[in-house]
Amino acid sequence: MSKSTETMEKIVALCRRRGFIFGSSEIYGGIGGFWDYGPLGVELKRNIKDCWWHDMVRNPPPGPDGRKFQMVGVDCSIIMNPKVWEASGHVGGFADPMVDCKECNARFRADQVYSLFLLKGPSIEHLRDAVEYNASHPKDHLKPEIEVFACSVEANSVTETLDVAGDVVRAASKARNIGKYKKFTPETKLRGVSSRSGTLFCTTEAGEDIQVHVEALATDDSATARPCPKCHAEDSLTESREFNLMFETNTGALQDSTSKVYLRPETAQGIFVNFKNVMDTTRVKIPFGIAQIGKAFRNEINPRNYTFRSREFEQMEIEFFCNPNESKMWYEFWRDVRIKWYESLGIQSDKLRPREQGEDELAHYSDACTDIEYMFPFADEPQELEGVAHRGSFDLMAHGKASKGKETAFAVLDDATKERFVPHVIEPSAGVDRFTLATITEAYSFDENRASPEFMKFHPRLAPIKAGVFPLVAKDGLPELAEPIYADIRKHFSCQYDAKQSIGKRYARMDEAGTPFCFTIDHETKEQGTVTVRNRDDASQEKIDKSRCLEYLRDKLGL
RNA sequence: GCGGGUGUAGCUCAGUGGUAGAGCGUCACGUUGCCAACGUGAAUGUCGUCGGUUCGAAUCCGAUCACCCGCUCCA
Repeated sequence: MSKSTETMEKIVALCRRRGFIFGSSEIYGGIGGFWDYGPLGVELKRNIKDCWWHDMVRNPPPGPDGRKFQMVGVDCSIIMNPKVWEASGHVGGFADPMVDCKECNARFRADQVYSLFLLKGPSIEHLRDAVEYNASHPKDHLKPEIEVFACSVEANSVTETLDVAGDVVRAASKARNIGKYKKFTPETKLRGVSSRSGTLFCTTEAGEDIQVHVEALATDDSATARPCPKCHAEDSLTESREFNLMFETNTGALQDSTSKVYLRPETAQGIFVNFKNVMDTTRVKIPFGIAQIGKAFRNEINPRNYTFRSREFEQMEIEFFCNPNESKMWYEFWRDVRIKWYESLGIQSDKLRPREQGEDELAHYSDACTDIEYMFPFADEPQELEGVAHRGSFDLMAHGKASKGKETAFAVLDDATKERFVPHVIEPSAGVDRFTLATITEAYSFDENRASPEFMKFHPRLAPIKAGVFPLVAKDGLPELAEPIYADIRKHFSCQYDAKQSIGKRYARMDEAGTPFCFTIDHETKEQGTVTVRNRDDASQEKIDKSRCLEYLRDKLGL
């Protein structure tokens, strides 16, 4: 077993032992992809959400130009009119048809095996012929087969497929003489294909990166013989099956096709759908942001890695609306703000990585996206904590068109420039559960020289319990001295009183809960009015006056 | 969905056909008093589930379920 797996197992064990996280429905054998937070976990998660709301919504940092901007919140319903998900592209795009190979058991997303489908008619040679034919007859219509991207069984490499695909497109562009294809020359390099959006990513002769949309990209089951991309067995692929990643349910007592609704797969759409409501009822002006924290649901095919990929999870999302001229600036602003936020809560910067997504992995709505990734112990590569996406005006235009009949329905007027535009949107979308897991793995510390070798070094703002209050012994009047101190602190901070067992065990328990400070009321409290403060991180002790406990905590926690 | 692994107390695990166990943790009482102290005692189990073989099954066989790991997938 690898060291990182071992660490992860210790973390999972501690989380269960101390009541951070339980598997959902455990007594019935559990249910994959769902998790429950216990008494300590819920405090931790609540602190994370409170910090985010405080730091992003109520006290957002100054903008890139020093300008202040407004942030407001909403809390939208999880179930919305299903048209929302049609307009947003989730109904079409979120349901991925999958095919399995009956020979080698490999599974592929149907629209991602485009390059290795054998379609009716053309082989590579046919296509090459067609390319030549069309090249020599530029005014003629294309041969029908050239409308289709394909490769034959002989084309075993993606490179070869792309070569031919490139030829096809170049020929097509020449034949059609369409302006936007003019940049294609024999030297054009095809770097990748996004079958989802039907986009080709190319580098031109001049080294310029361009995108071309292709309408006739064949991605369906029209093949007569479809070799498996992996083992090349013929006719081994199953019919494509829908793996709808959205949870479906029904409204109303009667269930029929008209009652079908979805559990939201992201909180963002609630914000877009309420954009006009917020504009009309709140005195916000572009640029401004709308924030929401809430649950979202995705039928992940294979939930793994503890709570990292759950089917029910919580998001903290901002949709920041700005002038398209300034969207790049705000995109970079939010990306940097969000990274700093994680660092401010104790995530080591060398475990954080901003990763700019490649063109071919961008979602259908996204112009640019930076994943903020964290190096979890369970993976070799950093994993996504948050995506900061430049969504352009995609969502507002899509909802404008679908709900009001025109894409510019949600355009706004800039008072200064008298310019009308549909705002661009920057979306920092963070996973609450993923960050909770990151804080847990980050906090987990092991030092065999300590009396309590395992301890959780939570950032003080996130610690589920801020302080312990212990009478050294449960007699001699010490509990009577400790109780008022506890009563005082608990009014302001999450705090635990414990008079049971030895002081060492109590410290150790607090170490596993990640409590930063413990106040011990001892005999000197009686005689000199001092209490002993014990620090979680180095087990050091100091004496302070018993009246200063709350003040000490406020000071040390910075709260 | 495929392959591999694992299911016994809250946790870690022992138990290869004959009464269900240990350590840790938890709780109580006592002793003690500044880093998981000590003593005594207690609670906690459909041995994942169902079926079969057997006089007798945690143990052998079959099936099934769940979880973990790998593959696949993750808009």
